[in-house]
Amino acid sequence: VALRHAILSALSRGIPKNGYELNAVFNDNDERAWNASPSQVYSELTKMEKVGLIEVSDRTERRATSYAITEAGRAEIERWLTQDEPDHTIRDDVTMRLLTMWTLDDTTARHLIEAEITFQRRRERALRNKLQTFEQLAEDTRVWRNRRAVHILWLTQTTTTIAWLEGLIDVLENPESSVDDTLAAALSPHVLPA
Amino acid sequence: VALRHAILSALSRGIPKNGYELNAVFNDNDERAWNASPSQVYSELTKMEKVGLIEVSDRTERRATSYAITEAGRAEIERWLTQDEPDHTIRDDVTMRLLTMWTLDDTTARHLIEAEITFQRRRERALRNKLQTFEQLAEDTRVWRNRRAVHILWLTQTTTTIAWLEGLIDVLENPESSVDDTLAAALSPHVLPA
DNA sequence: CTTGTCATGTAAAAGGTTACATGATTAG
DNA sequence: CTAATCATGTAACCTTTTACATGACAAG
Repeated sequence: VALRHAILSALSRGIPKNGYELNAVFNDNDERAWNASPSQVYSELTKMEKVGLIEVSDRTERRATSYAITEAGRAEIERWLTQDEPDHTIRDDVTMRLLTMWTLDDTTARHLIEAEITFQRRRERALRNKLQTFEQLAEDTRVWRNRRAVHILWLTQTTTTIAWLEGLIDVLENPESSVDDTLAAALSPHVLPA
Repeated sequence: VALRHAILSALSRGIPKNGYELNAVFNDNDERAWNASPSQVYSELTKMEKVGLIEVSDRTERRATSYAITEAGRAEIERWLTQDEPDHTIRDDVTMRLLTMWTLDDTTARHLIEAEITFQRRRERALRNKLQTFEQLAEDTRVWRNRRAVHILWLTQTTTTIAWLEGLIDVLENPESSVDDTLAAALSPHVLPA
């Protein structure tokens, strides 16, 4: 059970959400926690209601069905976080591409890196925007302090990745230079040597 | 098709590998590119041989079946990297947990963070070791420069994550303080403000 | 001679994607 | 009135995990 916990997490703030709203979260590529397709979300919501982890809170507005987390749902979150071992496995298409790029010629590789820089810059802007909107919300501080902290991590990781990608272009352009030195120089405005 | 590209990537250096060796890569939680279970690897290898992306290179030693990448396999790598859009979706159990932690009391949350710090420190050591072994290998430089660069990214991300997790403990301990300032202080030895 | 590592697989179930279909509401 | 957005679902297919089974070889 996996998307299940992502949905419980999204509802854990207590604000009911419908399938469409949840899909907006799970199809957002800047959200670095979980992705899912719409059909999966709708069918998982139905199953979760059946077993009592969530309940229909509001069907009035339009025809949207909003769900709220139940006590059983909150108990399941706690069980998940405290009893289950964290799953550290990752499947990251982008990283796999970066690892395999040396099979291409320099020009093609460079194009791919530049496209990725463009994507990461867009993500960087999106994360900064989200952090700003958090400032305007005066909900339960506990929730928001936590969300804010995670977004700061995401932003830091993104900024570092951009610097690294720029360094990678330098590495390509200087085939004789030391990879370590070139990347250290590119990362230095962001990361000091450990 | 996804594991398929991870296998092609692993074989792209030209060194044949058997299922067991590939599984060692795909079950290594420090490898931040792709994970897969043994049974999936074996069945995917059979399928890939059938369509000619890989070929049996050596069945002699013990009864292990080693596979090598074919020309068609190399062509598929190039098609994948240049024609397919990168998939930026992520499913990360650990990040989801970090996002949901505020639902727990501070003591429990702290335990979870500390367990994660332990894990990340182990990964940090493992990555440093791998980088050292790279130095002793004098294979095709193009391959190793690329691998080295990716491992430097992984190491940087891991170091930053550890600093952030330590900052997160400070955030828990000082509920009145600014999340931004506390995390900036924790990250400052590693990351300068953008 | 037995425990651990190497090595491969099968079968069933769970998780996830894609293509398609449908219709209500809102903005221009 | 027409296009975009909101909103939900079904069916077929693909991907991945889990549980189980098997046996060779090496080291103590």
